[in-house]
Amino acid sequence: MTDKTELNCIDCPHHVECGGKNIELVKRLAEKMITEEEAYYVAELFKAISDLTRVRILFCLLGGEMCVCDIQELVGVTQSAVSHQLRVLKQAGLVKYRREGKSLYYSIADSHVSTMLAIGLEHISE
Amino acid sequence: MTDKTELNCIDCPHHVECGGKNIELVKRLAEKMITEEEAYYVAELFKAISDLTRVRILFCLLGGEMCVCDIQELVGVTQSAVSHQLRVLKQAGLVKYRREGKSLYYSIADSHVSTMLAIGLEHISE
DNA sequence: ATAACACATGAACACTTATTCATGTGTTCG
DNA sequence: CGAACACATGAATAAGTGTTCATGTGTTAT
Repeated sequence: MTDKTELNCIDCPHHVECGGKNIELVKRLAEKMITEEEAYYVAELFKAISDLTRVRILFCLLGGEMCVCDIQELVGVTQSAVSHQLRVLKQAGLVKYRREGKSLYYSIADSHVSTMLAIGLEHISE
Repeated sequence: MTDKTELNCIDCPHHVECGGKNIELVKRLAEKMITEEEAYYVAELFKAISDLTRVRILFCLLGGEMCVCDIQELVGVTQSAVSHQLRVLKQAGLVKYRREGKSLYYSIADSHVSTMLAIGLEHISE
């Protein structure tokens, strides 16, 4: 029995049909493939940066911490919308905040975020 | 007229109410704020990595180029679903492909993608 | 204590999106 | 040419998402 026939099971006959060049690669990767759970969390992370309003909020905060009403003014949406989106960003670990009096000052959570935004901006301008 | 009163227009009285500490910052940022168009494209880029299936596809391809049926097997979804998602990834400039006979071999488009995935994975494991 | 302010949150709606099913397209082989 | 294969694509449906509106919560000032 060769490796080919091992993988050429009922469920995946195509690997012999198409030459099966990648069988070894597929076997190797199948073992150290990212887990469903990890993939889920990565997807959730990027999902948090996948909305126009949230991207604009994040780029605001790259300039420094600011309160909700400042973000509201810079982004130009309602206070409620900003709050809802800040919640998403907070849950994704992209922003943090501190209270000062009546205001909450939001800021970028860590350097990962800045880096990802920078790479994203770089990627689209090619 | 001070800068404060300039910004303390009918539309944004809150800047005086809450102390207006950030008025200078907001003014500066308002000028070099990311454009709506740029933000939109950045959002679209990350949106392409914001789905569980697409994330798994991308991590597959980190191991090297492979054909659709290999991806199908590793990710464990239908061929149609893989094709649809590959289309999204292609349009976002995250993957490319070459034809070899009947098969199409997909691969990561550039190093930006690998970097973003690496940072993403790093971010969620904290 | 009461009012005003800064912000959060729940519900509802319009809109988007991922999968499935069926079918179409391009390629190779006999 | 025609059949089989590898993959793409259009339509439909179910599930998810962002905004708005109304209201709730926590803080400060009078």
